[in-house]
Amino acid sequence: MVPVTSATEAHDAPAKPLRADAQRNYDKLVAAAREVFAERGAEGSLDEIAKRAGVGPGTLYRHFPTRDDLIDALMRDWSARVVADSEAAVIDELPARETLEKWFDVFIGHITLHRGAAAKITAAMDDPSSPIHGKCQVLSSANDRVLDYVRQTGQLRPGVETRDVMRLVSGVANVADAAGMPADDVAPMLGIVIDGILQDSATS
Amino acid sequence: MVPVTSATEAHDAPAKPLRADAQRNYDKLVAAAREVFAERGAEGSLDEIAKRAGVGPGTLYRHFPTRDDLIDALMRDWSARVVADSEAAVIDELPARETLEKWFDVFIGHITLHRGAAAKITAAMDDPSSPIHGKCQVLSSANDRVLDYVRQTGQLRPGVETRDVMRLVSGVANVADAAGMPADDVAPMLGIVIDGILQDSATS
DNA sequence: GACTATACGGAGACAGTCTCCGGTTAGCAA
DNA sequence: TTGCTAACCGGAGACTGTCTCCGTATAGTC
Repeated sequence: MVPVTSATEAHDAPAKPLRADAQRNYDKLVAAAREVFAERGAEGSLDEIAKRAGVGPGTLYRHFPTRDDLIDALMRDWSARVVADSEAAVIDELPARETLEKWFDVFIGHITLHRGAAAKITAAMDDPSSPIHGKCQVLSSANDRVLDYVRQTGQLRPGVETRDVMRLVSGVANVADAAGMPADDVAPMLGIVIDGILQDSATS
Repeated sequence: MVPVTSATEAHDAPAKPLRADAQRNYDKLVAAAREVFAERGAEGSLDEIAKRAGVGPGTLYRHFPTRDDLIDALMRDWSARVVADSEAAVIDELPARETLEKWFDVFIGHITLHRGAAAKITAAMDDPSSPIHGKCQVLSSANDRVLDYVRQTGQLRPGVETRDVMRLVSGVANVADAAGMPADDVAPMLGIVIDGILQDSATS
């Protein structure tokens, strides 16, 4: 397995250590947020999260000034998983189509960690001021990696930009998320995208 | 020009006539809503709309119980324009690719009448209880019409469902809207979708 | 001119976001 | 242990937006 590292995660390290009680509350808040977002979606009440964590609202807002800071926090090991999955997608050197099918599937899985997450993450892609923006860059790099593999097989349609593919698949994730679509409804949409990415001569 | 009619608009007629003052307020509210949504996006304050229309909140909520009812109201002639544009897209019998480029462009234009509208409309597609759902069906039929033309040219890739195309283009509209993308950034995404829809033999 | 169905509109309940600051406590040093 | 202080806590409450209830006003009619 190729070692997985990411420069964009560097900022995780130098954060100065919290006081013990602060760390405890931080962890409780992240756990509570995970619960509430899972139940109520990305627009779940922040005060509810504070209440469920057993702390005051002030404590929540000190740790996480914005909702996005909180979302960013509960994606702690998300980046590593994304990178690992992109590595896994290319390691077996499967046919281009199959590689893309698998990759897009995990791509969408990562982007829809709870209801409403796809919209949040998509919005952060073009907003460098968002705390989640770094995560988007990780996802973008991972996507580049997979598409580079496809390009290397010679089956990538000329003129296809990875950035556009990323946006396209994010768009699919958005509508799938918003409509609560089952995977069976998502696959044909991805099929069209894949047909648009690959040269027809390569389409088995 | 082929006559344009749509059964889904039928409910516009039998609405019993409002009292004069009620009709006045209705119109003022729709105008104010158009303003506020244009300025602040689909999440603009409803009380602000009432205030700007010079009426109380109660009046607003009596006419439009939900936000979607209000959005639906300010899309009064939207359906007719959508249908007309789909007719226009096929009437010249342009090459398939060109037809789709033009149609997707107006499709996205219609769906992004103000910031945040794309998400609202996309969500309404799979939600029959939404007041906007009827509008989505109009859009869907219009889209079918254009794709039927493309199919008839023999250049539609086998297995492509119009429903999936509709969702895909809506997804593009969503990310474009969320990120405030210029048209130049949207075109390449649509290019990929079109490549996915058309047979390569037909791609000039 | 009077009557009534219809409509108005604002007070206020409710929910969510976010801040301020008096009180508490962890960690450390003596 | 004790005492000190920087760091942290948490809840009262200001603020914003949603939505309802109901006493008041008026358009349309006879």
